[in-house]
Amino acid sequence: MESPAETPKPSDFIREIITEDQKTGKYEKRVHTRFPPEPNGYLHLGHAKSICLNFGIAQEFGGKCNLRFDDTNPEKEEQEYVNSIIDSVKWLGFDFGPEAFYASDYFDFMCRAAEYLISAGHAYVDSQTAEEMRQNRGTLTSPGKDSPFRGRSADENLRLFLEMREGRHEDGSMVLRAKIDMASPNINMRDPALYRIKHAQHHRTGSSWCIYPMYTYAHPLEDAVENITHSICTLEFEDQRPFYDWLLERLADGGLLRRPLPGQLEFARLNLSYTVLSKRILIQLVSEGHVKGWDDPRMPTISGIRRRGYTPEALRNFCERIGVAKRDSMVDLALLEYCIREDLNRRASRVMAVLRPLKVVITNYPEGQEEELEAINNPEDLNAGTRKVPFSRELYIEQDDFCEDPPKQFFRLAPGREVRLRYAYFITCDKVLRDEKTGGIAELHCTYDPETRGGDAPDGRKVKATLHWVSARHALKAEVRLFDTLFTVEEPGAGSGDFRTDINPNSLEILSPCYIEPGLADAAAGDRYQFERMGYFCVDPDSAEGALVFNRTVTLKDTWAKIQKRQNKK
RNA sequence: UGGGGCGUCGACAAACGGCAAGUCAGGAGUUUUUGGAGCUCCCAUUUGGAGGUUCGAAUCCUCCCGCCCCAGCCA
Repeated sequence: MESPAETPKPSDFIREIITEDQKTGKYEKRVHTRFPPEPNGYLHLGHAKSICLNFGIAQEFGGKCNLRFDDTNPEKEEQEYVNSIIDSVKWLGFDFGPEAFYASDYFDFMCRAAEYLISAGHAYVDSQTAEEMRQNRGTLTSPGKDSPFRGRSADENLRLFLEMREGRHEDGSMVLRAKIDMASPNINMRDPALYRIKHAQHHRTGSSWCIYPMYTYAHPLEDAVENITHSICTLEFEDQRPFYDWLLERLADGGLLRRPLPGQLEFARLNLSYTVLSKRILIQLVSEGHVKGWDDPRMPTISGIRRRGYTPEALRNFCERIGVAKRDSMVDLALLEYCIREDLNRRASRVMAVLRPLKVVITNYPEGQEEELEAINNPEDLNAGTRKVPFSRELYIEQDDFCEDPPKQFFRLAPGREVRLRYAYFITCDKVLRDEKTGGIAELHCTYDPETRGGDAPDGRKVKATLHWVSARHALKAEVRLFDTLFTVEEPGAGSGDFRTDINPNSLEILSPCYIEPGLADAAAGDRYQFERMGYFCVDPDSAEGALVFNRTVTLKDTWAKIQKRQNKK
């Protein structure tokens, strides 16, 4: 049936490097990656890329991938974020073993390593203020100056570091720094800070510590302790790699670490048009109330996109399609939308729902009569079977499906015109009734052709359009939430420097009441459907008994909308 | 003006000195009881630019141009 030989292997420069390492036996044929989020926010699409990369590689090479919380800054981190991250990784479909890892579990070791560095003359306690340190760091083009405390003896440094740890000094009064080279052209090598004093409650270690390691110092150690082979991160850490290696080499020399040591590999982070993938800005979107929370369906967070109705499969497929490389790029939102349409087209049951209702009375259909018509659940998957949909004299159709004075390529319903009601009958519009007050279209009077039951005319006559509909008497009322991009421009904030100026004021439109076919009465939160001709929708957790709420995941491809756009331009 | 990266179709992205894959977007057609889906075809004589090496260059060399990152006791 399948031809496994045809399975294309995802390939990128990272996988190539790892394949080479496997050949040379650099890590004794082991592959061990990690996904190391800081629990200071929810995971977003950019993280999804990293998760798929790291866990994907582990799977492909028969290795492991650790989920590790980089919880070294207690002031920004919370348990809620830890929980949401675990939830998102699992939902995406990856297995990180029996438990997650935490940088905070290594604090003791990190501290011992620091003491070793001090005694070996590779680190010192600096009592300069932050401002002084900044001044003495030099600039991009000029070297820095040695700290006046750089020459302290190992004994004094050890004593001071111990005091820092014991809480004898105030926040900011001193830091532990690596002793490397204040004149290095790489600013990251100008004696980077290793430990700072923070009298803060940590979400896991409580008040056991008042000094916390810096990322720069902690991260290589975390990798080494977990026996990571390939430490994959984003481009902005590239300059940090010399320090990563410097640190690990020294600790291996000192016998605190075993070789082979992990190595850092960098790839370009994901950028997506019309969206923002910066934790800082996502936090602001939430805290400033531009959205309703981290899982607002407009958010590019994993929890948001999940609530929106995206599937893990679609997301993983997206991550595979965008590839992995070193060049800065901006992925077209259309690709993400393509991925979810592709997936949902295969699996979502079709159903009829009228979002902006227009009443239609079939004048020649007997009052009080009703019947059930058979509808296909999924033309892409005939195993999904069929269902019965009730039909009666009064129906709703979509307002957009009728036009009193139709433009050139409009072939939906219009006065005197015949169209098909899907799975039902051909109807012809005879009369347009207006609202006395507003003058707007209130109702349509149509006649049906009983010979066309099911949607085919025995005389072979054709219609140019098929409309979805719902029986007024049987319909379920529901609320439907339509989403547009959160931003109006491809690159939010690029022009003004402030993302706020590009926020789309119309990113959410709530429609109510909408009319849904009655079979959906028992739909549960998370259920996904295609509303025929309208798009893919999923049941929002805000739904209550008898009060369904749907989120529009994505529209269907809309050729008519494209034609209209073109017509308007002319 | 220091250091580190990166420039291949509108957007991603392959090609690893042998004659520019694929995908999305866009276009044309076909089909259709979703203007959906499917199917077919079109869409880089050319790889940021200029030189050079070579029988042969997106791939190697030189110079130039452009973009991104680094001066947190953030990660």
